[in-house]
Amino acid sequence: MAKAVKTAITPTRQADYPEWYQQVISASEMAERSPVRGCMVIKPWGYALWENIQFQMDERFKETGVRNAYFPLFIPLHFLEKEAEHVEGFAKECAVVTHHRLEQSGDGLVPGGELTEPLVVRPTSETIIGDSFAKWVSSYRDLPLLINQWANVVRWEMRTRLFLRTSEFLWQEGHTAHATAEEATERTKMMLDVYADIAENYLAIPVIKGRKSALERFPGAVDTLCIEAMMQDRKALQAGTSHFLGQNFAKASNIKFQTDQEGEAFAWTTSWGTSTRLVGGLIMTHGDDDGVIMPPRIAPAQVVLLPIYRKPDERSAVMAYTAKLAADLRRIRYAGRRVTVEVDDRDIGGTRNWDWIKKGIPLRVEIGPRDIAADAVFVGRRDKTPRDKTSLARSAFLEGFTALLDEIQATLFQRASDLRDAHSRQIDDRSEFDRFFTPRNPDKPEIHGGFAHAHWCGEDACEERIKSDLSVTLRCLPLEGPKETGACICCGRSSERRAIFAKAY
RNA sequence: CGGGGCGUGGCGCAGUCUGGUAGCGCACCUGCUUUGGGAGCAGGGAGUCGCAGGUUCAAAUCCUGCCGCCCCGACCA
Repeated sequence: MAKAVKTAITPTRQADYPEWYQQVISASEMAERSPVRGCMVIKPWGYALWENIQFQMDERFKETGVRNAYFPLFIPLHFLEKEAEHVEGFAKECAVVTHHRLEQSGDGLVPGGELTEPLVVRPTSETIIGDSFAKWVSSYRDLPLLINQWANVVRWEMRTRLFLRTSEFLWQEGHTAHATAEEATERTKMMLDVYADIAENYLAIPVIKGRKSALERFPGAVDTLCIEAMMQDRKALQAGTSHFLGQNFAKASNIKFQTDQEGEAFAWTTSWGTSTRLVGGLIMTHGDDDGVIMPPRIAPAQVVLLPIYRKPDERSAVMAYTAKLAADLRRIRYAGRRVTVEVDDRDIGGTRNWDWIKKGIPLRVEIGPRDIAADAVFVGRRDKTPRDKTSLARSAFLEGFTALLDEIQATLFQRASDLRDAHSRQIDDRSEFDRFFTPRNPDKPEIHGGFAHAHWCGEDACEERIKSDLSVTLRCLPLEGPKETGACICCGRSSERRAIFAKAY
């Protein structure tokens, strides 16, 4: 029996996945709980990751003609009432502002100055943006209208988890208006493709593009497309959604225009969003028992330099060599930006090395007198084990730098894809389906299940039955799945295609 | 809203049953020694023990009330 390897994170993923997740966030200093229920403080290392996600997405959005704008945090209550399904979907989780002043009363402050109409803190902005769109659109020449906003939203959830579901979270919400249904549908798909591109090529998270069932659809939408990813505990995570809203919101907000045929018509709108939940997805897709693993193309920093010296006279030479290397690295461009280099010269021994492993930086480079003598650097890769380090000639390291990062990026994507494939199955038999989703130990469920590709007749009842029987939900109907006739996993009636079922976050 | 658990230095906890006025580990600060690795020794700073009442000579500890948080469930575009 091999000696148990000491891991930087306790417990391990295998021992207790949810607790591991919390510990990783804490150890990597990405975020922490705040004094406010369900809200988090995003720390610099976590925020830098979010900024990179923002940067990459924002570029893609703009390439498709979208422009950024900003709308109010507060939404008049009656705005939300305009779209029936929408109200029903969000009413339960709205934070509401009812007063505009605090007054001294006894020992403390109490709200005073009741508002004539309460304001809802936006849970999403369809209604308030719709109001502006109604003013901005009067002719077919004003269309399409392509707007995005980077903002925070509040949804008063019962149970929260850092990054995955917080009462307040950061996101982007795109809102577009079009003259035709075809064009709006096309935009819905286009933005889903942007999300899939960012998820796979930057976050190295393999995703399945699909369509939500009627039950899982966005309140008020005609059609909801999504990307679904599998985490290492084999649960599904919805990583982004893109909605075709038909004319529902245009009618609610009165977004009308004069057509080129001199007629009058309601616009066709879309909305699409991704949030800081992507950060949680990244952690759960790539993290290991030593902490986070940041994919190089989105990492807050690509490399950390760790100068090593004993005597004061060695220090100046090592620091000079380090500074020069840092400068050379910062001239390299990677994933559309300059390489970000961290230099950590804290004199705290090996702890320093482990700090960066836990943070998941792709490359750690040790620079000591011996390396300098050989004009070499000692390189550790985060996708390999902590002690697996290689000496590289300085010039070779610099020349091969981006290729090395690409290799790590590819490895991470491949690992995640392999895991997903290993736990995805076509299932046609209900008892096999049940076994797939039933843990051996019900008291302390082990990691089990995955993505079951099974036939579904299309009825709400079957979907609800499976949900109540097994806590398994219909994640999506894959867009790229082949047509294939079969029998519904629940009722046995005929089905034309497979859906993906999984336990989900 | 139901079931369970927990509030003690920055973090994690012991002490509570059997009242006697606060302790451990990590982190932090100082010094010395170490040094290609999550260092060792010595010294040090830091806590109205969730809040409010009550019992008592004496309350982190017993009693009452309140507040907050976590886990499970319900819920989750």
